[in-house]
Amino acid sequence: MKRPTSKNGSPRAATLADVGRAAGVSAMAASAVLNGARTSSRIAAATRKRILAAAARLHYRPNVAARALAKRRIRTIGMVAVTDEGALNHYFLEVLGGILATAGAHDENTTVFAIHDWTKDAPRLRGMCDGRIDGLILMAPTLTRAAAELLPAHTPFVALHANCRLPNVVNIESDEERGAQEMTRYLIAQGHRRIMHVTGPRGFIGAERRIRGFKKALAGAKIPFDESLLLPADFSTAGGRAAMRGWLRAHRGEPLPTAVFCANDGVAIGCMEVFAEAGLRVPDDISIAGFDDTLAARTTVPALTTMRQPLQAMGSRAVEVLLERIQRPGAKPAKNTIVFPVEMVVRASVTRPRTAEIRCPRIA
Amino acid sequence: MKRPTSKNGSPRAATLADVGRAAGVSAMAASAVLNGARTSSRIAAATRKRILAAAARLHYRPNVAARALAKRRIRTIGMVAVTDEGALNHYFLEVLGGILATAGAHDENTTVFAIHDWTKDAPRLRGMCDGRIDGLILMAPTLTRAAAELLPAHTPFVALHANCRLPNVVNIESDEERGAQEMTRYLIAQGHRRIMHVTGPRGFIGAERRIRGFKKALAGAKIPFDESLLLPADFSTAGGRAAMRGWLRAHRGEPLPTAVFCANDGVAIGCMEVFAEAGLRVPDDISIAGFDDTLAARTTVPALTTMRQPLQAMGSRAVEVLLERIQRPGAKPAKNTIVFPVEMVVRASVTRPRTAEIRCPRIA
DNA sequence: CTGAAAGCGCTTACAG
DNA sequence: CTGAAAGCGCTTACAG
Repeated sequence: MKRPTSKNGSPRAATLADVGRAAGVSAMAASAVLNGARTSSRIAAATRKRILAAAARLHYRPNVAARALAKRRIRTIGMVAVTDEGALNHYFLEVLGGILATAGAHDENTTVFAIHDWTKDAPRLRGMCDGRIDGLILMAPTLTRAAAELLPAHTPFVALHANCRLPNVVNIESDEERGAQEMTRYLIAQGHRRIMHVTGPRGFIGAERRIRGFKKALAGAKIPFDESLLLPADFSTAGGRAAMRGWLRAHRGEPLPTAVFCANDGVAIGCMEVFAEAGLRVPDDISIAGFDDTLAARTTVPALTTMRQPLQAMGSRAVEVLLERIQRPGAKPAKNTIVFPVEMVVRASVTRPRTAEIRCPRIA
Repeated sequence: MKRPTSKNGSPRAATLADVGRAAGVSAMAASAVLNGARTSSRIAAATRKRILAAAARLHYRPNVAARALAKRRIRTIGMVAVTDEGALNHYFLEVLGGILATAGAHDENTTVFAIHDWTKDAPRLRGMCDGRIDGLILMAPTLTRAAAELLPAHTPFVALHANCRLPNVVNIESDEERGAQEMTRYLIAQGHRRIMHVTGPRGFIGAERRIRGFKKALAGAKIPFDESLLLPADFSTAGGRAAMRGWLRAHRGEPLPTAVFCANDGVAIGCMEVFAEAGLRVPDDISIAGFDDTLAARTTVPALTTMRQPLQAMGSRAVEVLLERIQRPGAKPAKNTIVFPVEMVVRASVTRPRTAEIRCPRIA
């Protein structure tokens, strides 16, 4: 059997024409049997068999580009995420895991676009919609509404944790306020009263929701809100580390909080690093809680008590909603916002506070 | 200005024909100006300007599927990785980071294929080479040579940490044996003599290389090799946890190793969890070292001393080699194996051993 | 019910 | 140097 080669002699994938030739029929007949859904029934059984055999022999696979061009559908979804110089994070890892699994189950490909900055790279989004994908998932976009207006109308979008309502983009999020409230209540129930909250970037919708939940829980327990125990950071480990280090330095000798609730697991890890450096033991000297339940929370020692967002399920849902929108272009989505419940995950980083007060240690 | 729509009325991306029409020229002329490299110089400046203006107005972008079909190149590379029920790991995260950054720099797309099992899913690999990608990166494949023979000849492949020589696949790896040897030497230099090595899956090339390096270092220091201090695990956190738990149970009351060298960071984390449960403090009671320097090593408390493999750089290199192979199909690669150096990363999980011997504690 | 033609949106080899 | 045609590998609407 001779394998197909292109003019320059390098091997080439078999085409419908190759299969037809090998089976002694037209390329169309081969198409009907191999790729066509209903038409295939009208080919004579013997011919059908010959075609199938030839296809198997030649390892025929329909060319994706050709099929995409003809069907105006490439069976590929895209996801866009910010990467910091090639460094991806745990949030990305969880969401991508869900996306890949569900896309694969629907026999859809996934392509990942890395951008540096939502604002600066917003114009690039349009360029991604040039036939290489059928729809796009935006991961934690901080696009302005104005930038979102420029998204092309011929491609459907779904966002996860969008930072503001985006026109014509379905948003998937979780009940972050309730999660923060519940976590704070848990800390209070353990006996903590002097509780710090290390926040996400102020103004970000996810950060503000957690702050609201935190304050509500304090109010519910009649614990006065102490502004100095609200410590702003970003959503990163480095940010958590820097913030906590700065705070301890500024408050040396003053009473340490007995518990720290962090805006996400990454921030919590940054804080844990600083505590370790300072000789503070978690949870014996200080309790700490995260948010998200990423792989990071499971691989920390001690393992992190955290509020789980079902990130894999959310990524998975993003794919499903996107596929629905791809199937019915132009149709209004059933819901513009889909909210997932959060769930408390008790691990080892929170315990009851010591009776004796601890003071902020000296930091190198 | 009217936006293009398809027959069913839904919005459609602008085509070369749309641009030509808007500018009063043929689609070919538009192509020459917008996408052609050399031909564009021959179009009159005024026409050129009209075409450019029309393209901008219509937000024209060349359709990827059409271009791919015509050029037999889709400017997309694929990467294949095993996922466990949607759960990706730190190794994947690092490598993908490098791949995305470098692919992006070359203006190439990246699509990620998740498989469950190299052996069972080997036949699927061929199906991925159906025009949707120009080349494929295999992440830590445990393919047999026989399965690799079935890889299609029309697509170039690059592997990272392949578990055996794959015909016609360039392999990228690191000097794992030397890394293991160096790490073990470091532990010895700190004063450790009773050193355990928690291995990867026996028979895997990466696991065996580490074992060889470990043994060489012991021999070099005239420390007799103790078979009972070789503890097999897989490359996962759960595997490390189970293995260490089992070992401690089986050796209760016997002397604890003073240092543990783990086959990767994930395994080290599993061991750290078990030590924490058992009331053993790292590094005071027991030192521990990992391998890889993934994000996990940086987010452990105490931070993990580990042997760095430059995983991002390796992913990045995989892309470069793959692109070279795509550019010159059929050409023999310059090297079949590319070996990266490893690098010691000293953090906080290793210290000098205590003078008093510690015995294996009771495990719940 | 079947087969041959037109078309998806590009690029490129080839006449003029 | 330029323009119109053929072709990439499929699918589908449409004659017979």
